[in-house]
Amino acid sequence: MFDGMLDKDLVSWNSIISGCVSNGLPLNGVELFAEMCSSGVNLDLATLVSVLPACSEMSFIKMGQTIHGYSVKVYGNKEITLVNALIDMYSKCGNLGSAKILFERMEDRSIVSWTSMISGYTRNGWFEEAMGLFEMMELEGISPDLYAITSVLHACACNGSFDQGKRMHDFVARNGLESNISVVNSLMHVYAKCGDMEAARMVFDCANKKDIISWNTMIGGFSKNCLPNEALELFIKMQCHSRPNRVTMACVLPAVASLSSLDKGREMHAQILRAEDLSDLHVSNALVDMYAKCGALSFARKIFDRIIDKDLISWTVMIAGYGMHGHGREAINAFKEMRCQGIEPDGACFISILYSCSHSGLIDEGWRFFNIMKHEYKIEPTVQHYACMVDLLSRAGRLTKAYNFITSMPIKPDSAIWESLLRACRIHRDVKLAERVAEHVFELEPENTSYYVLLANLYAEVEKWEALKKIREKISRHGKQKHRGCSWIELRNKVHVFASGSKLHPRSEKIGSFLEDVRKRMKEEGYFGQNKFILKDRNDYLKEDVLCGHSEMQAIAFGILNSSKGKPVRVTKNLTVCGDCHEVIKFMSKMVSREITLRDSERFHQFREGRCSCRGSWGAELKKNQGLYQDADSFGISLGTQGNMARRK
DNA sequence: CAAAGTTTAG
Repeated sequence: MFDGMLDKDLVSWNSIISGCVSNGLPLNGVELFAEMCSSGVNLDLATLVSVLPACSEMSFIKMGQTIHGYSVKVYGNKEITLVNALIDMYSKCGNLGSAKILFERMEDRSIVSWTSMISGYTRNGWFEEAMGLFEMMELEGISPDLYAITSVLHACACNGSFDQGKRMHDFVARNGLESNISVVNSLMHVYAKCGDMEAARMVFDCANKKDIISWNTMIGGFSKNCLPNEALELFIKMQCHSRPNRVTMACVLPAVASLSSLDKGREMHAQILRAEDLSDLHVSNALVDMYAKCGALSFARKIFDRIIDKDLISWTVMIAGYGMHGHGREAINAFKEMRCQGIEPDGACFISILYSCSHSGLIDEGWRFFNIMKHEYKIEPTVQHYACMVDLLSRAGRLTKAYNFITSMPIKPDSAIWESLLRACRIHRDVKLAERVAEHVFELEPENTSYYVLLANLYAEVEKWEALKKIREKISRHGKQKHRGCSWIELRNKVHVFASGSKLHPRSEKIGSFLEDVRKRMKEEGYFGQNKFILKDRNDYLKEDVLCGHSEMQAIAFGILNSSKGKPVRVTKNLTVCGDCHEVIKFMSKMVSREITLRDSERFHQFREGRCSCRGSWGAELKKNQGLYQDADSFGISLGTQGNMARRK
């Protein structure tokens, strides 16, 4: 209609420009604005205010500045709406300084000015300032509206400010604003970000109206807070009310990944393929990560290859995927290729490459990347980077070096760092250092018995019975275990969960007799009582027999007993597999001629013909198996994780 | 014909 008009006046132009800009066509809006300028029609306030949001959306900061200059000349910074639009433009283009100057020099500010500035601060990472500004606004006697409330709630969420969020919640309740979906969604987001999913759920359940954002916020919250089953449950429930969109898929896929549920993952993937509008870069990246963590590295690579505009996240998940499967060389190649494509790594990307090096025993390469990161990219290492380096040294048996490295760190080491050294001390039977290390972890986490158990096992292995007795007394005194061991296996679309030490599963009798059989055969082949392996007959000092007490043993036995001969068995565990179980699983893979894949909280272990793809993170086979699994890709589908990914509540 | 807010991947 606009094109067909013979007489276009100011309002015609303003209408079409504003129409474009507010309907996702910012470039058309800008082009029409340029046309309008050269057509000789005079501009007015509405023209400028309409076109400015298009500048911010397109990041046309030069154009925004030009408009700013023109508006000073014509309106002298006296028009509040215009200055508001300029503030918003500057903050969205990343120039918070200019936005701040404009805001501070305003004589009269409307609620929109305050809100624009509050979200400007939040957008640029100044969360405390955003919340402070909200308070100042209230002090000036301006009562917040829905926009101001959602903006400050967003700042609370980003900052993880629970108390502030709760105060806002009270305010919302007092003023009867709980019927507004945006406010409710923002509140849920605050609680989810602060880790209080119960509070988020309360808000969600009480809301009389829910939109797609409400569902996505809850599903994403469950995913991020290690409640993957709740996330999946809600995802199913949601589909009775509204259709998932791309954001939904990006929210739910990490839940699938943390459960290592390949069946569910493929279901989701199929759902994405069926609906044409369910995929974007976020979703593709989440798919690559999901497949890697479900053990299907070749699928992950296929999806990865099909991504046209790979970004830093795409590369990072692919590198981490290679790392958790022990393909360090491939990880390094991917890193190199990424740099060739002109993509700059960030701190998180370096974590995945360092992690890959440490899990593949690539010591020199690991150090090289660590130095490149510090000196070439000027990235200050965080506790996670240091943890990778300690892990690298520990696995290589350079225990003293690792100890000195930790004590010379410029930041305070956390318990995970000490733990990896403590594990290494056990493998290399270094009691003296282990005791020094243990003191640090006991101090940091006195309640966590798993460290005491670790030390106890070491004492048992070197036959220090007196020390063992003492540490066992300590264990019973400190009582509760922080993370109870549990493993799960997916068979015919059903998940079977096994907890350590329990014999509750209906098939537990059969599992027990199978494991008894394994034990007998191992005995016959001389696995006990020799120093050849870590495993010893230790009924005399361990409450639970390794063979049937540890959950992964039960899950693997269950898998072998309930699937056809020769089929691979895939199990996921929430903690790290112990050295003894690791030996037993190797034996089992040979005994029943099966490929066994175990994803623990650290990585994938692929057992085949009596060997494991981890190339001996477990010391005993450190040299023996070096380089054996260069081509582990040929395994096809296996099971993966980084850090606490596999933890399950 | 005009300004501000809520959900997503490592």
